[in-house]
Amino acid sequence: MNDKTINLDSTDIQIIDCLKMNSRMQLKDISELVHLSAPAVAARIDKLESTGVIKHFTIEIDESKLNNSIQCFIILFMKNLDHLGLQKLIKSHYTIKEAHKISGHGCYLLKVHAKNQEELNALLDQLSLYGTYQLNISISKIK
Amino acid sequence: MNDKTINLDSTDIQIIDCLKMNSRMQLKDISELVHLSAPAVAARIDKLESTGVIKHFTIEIDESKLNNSIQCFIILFMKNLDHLGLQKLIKSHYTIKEAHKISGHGCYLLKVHAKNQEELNALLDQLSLYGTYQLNISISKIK
DNA sequence: TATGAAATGCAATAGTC
DNA sequence: GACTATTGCATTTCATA
Repeated sequence: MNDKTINLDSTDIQIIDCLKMNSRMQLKDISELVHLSAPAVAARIDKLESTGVIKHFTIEIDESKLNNSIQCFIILFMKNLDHLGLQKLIKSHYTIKEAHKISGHGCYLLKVHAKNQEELNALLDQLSLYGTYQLNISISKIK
Repeated sequence: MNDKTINLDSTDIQIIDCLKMNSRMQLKDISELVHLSAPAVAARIDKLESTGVIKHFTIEIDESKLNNSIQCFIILFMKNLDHLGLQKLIKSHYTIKEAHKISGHGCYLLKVHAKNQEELNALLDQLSLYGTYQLNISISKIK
C-alpha cells in the first residue's frame, strides 16, 4: 500500500455520505444523524481532509446550462513514448476535466468539456502529436 | 433550448469558480472577492441552485483510499433496443457513478467504481443482457 | 436587485472526563 | 477521542433605496 492504512469506521462513512449529498450540511445536523457532538464531527472531517480521503469540497455544475456545451470522452492510443509530455499537457489543459491511464482499449481516457468545436479542435490538434484518438461525444448524460 | 435561457454574468461565473474550488467558502470571503455584499452573494447562490446551474454541493473523495479500489470505464454496444431497461439499470446501480449516451465508438459510456472483482463481475453480467462491452480499467488517475 | 444594520444561530475553542 | 459550555462570528432577515 502506498500510504499508511487509513481506518474508517462506519461513522466516518456516514459523514462522507452526508457531505457527498450536501457538502454544506451543517455540523449540527450531521452530528444528530451520526449521534455525535458537533465538535467531534468537525474533528473527524478535519482528519478526513488531512488524510486526503476528502480531496476537496466542491459543487457539481450542470455544464449544459453554461456554455460548455460539448462533453466528450477521448480514448488516446499513444504512437510514441512521450508519456511525460502528454501528462503535462493533460494537467495544464483546462478543457480536460479528468484523465486516466487505462488498460484495455487504448492508453488514456480523457473526459473533456469544451465550449465549442474550435476549442475541441485545438485540443485534438495537440493530442495528435502524441497519438491517435477515438472521439466519443456525449449525446446525453443519463447519470 | 430545453430550459429557458439562463443569463449568467461574470460575477456569477466568479462565484461558481469559488465554490468549485471550495464549496464551503464563506459568503463573507466570496463577497469580498466579487465586490458584493454577503446577502447579495447568498441570493445569487440561491438562484444558481434553483435554476439548476449548481446541481449540488458535494465533496470529492479519493476512492483509492476507500475500498472502492477498481475504477473503470465501460463502453457498451447495444445488441437490442431496450434502452429504457438499460437506463433503469444504470440509474439504480450504485457502482455506476456516471453514464453518457455517446456517439462515436459504442452507444453508452459508463464510469464505474467497484469494491472488487466480484462486484464488477456482477455488473458486467447484468450489462451483458443489453449488449457487448469494452472494459477499460483505470491504472492511474492523472487528473 | 443591492445594501446595511440587527438578530439569530452555528461553529470553534477551551476545559474536563 | 468525545462531551459541555462559552465566546465570537457568519448568515439571515428586514427595511430602505
